[in-house]
Amino acid sequence: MSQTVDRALSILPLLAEGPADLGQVADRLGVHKSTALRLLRTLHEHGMVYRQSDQRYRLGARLIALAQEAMENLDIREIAHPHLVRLNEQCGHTVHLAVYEESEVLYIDKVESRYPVRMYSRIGKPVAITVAAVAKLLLADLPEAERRALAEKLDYPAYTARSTPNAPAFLRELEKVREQGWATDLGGHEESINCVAAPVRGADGRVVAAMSVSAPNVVVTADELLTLLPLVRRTADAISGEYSGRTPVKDSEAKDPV
Amino acid sequence: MSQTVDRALSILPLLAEGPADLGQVADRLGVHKSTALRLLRTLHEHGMVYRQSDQRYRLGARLIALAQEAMENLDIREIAHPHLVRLNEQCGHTVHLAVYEESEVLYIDKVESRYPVRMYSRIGKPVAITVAAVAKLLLADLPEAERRALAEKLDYPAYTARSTPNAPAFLRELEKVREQGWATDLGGHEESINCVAAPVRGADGRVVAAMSVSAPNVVVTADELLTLLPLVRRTADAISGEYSGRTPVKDSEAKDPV
DNA sequence: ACGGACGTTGCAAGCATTGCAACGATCCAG
DNA sequence: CTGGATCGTTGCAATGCTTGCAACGTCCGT
Repeated sequence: MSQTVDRALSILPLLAEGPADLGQVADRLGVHKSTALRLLRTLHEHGMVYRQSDQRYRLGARLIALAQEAMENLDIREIAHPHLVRLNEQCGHTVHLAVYEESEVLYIDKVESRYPVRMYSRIGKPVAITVAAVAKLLLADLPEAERRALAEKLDYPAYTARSTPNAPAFLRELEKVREQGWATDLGGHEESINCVAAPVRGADGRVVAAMSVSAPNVVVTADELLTLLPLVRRTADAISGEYSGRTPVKDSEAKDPV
Repeated sequence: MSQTVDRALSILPLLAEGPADLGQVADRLGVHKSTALRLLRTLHEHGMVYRQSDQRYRLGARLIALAQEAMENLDIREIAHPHLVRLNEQCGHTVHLAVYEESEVLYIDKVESRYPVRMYSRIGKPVAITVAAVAKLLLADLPEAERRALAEKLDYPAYTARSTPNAPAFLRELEKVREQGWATDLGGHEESINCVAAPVRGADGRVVAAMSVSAPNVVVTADELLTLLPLVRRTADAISGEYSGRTPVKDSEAKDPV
């Protein structure tokens, strides 16, 4: 809608791939170097990009700090956190919380496994949307049309032999997940890692987040992990209850005056 | 430098404080609602802001994902990580890695304590710059003038009785840190938490990052924590060595699958 | 010393951006 | 149910911001 802003913002994902110098940025934007320079300068003033010692640009610290604040302001996360910790204390495994937003699913909280073997994941990282148990729950709740459109649009990387292969299979899986109200990922992302997940619902019944327990084969088998399902669902329901109980408005105080 | 982009970017920190509707954004930007609307739309198209069900705007998922990529591309982090993990295995405490960038110090990696009592911190969060041991190391290495200017500009919140009280005291502390080549924070941020930190240096000797080990009093006393200093320094030196040894170029491939 | 590559700056022309005003929708009070 | 207020949205014309150009400075390698 705004050409200038549009161009400026297009620089960010470009720099996310790695540092770039002025010429490279200008080329990839398709604008004159002087234009790119001025955009980069503006981004720099706001701390969104940083100019390293070799004069090349990369993403800046303010961007990271902003993202941090963005996550801390998600009230779901705040409400859910203590529950996640408690669940971790009970079962010892890695616990994740994720949300869906405009075609992406992101982890917004995580409590690390208490076992020595840990899985790799990171808060803020987009999840493997076609296989992750939390992603299935979140997508399964989308309106029919949107779900179908999204499924068509996605790539289906074959992480393992058990990864979801294509859109029809994915849609079938989502249907199943939607009916049973929980989801699993049995080695669909990493051969030796299994997850069980349950949805967190708002007052209107819509799925607002999803949580999962993940553990590698070497610690517990898939069957053993499945025995945790009731516990996971109870935890998710507890979060749902607390979240729904809240007054949906929270204008006046909330944060602070300003 | 570019008015439009400047305005658009100013919206982000504003939304970081909490969700806001169109009118609020327009007011705080000092522009007409229609203008604010178009800026927000552009931000929306790039996923930087998200429009929640009540039509208010908040920061979006893409922002978080970008920040994530930004951190993953820091080669220091990549090199340091295994060392941090090893250190954690040896001492069991929380290990942090931090960098300085334009007046901010941020944690860019963390390995959680293996003790049940954990300290609160989060990757990407700006650190308490006037007291944190890692911050002292990073600032101590700045050029005289910049260091002095920064020290004057900072606030000195009295987190505890042992927090750095003001600029002169801070500068003296930095001087000391610079000479001894390591730093501590003994209850300066949280009464019961102590840290020991050591610098990671690039090939030219400049401090490029700092790492620390933190533990609450209830687990180990400050004196006991100090006995870990040699280990921490050895680890930091190992990272420095590996970092300096590297070819500074790393263009062509760099990224990949995950 | 010279040529090339790169970042940077002043300037004029053109177009994108802006504020306005009017419209539609939603919500609440009477 | 209806009037009024509030909020988000859109077309339009004016102007002021943005753009590309060309020239300059600097740093490098030849």
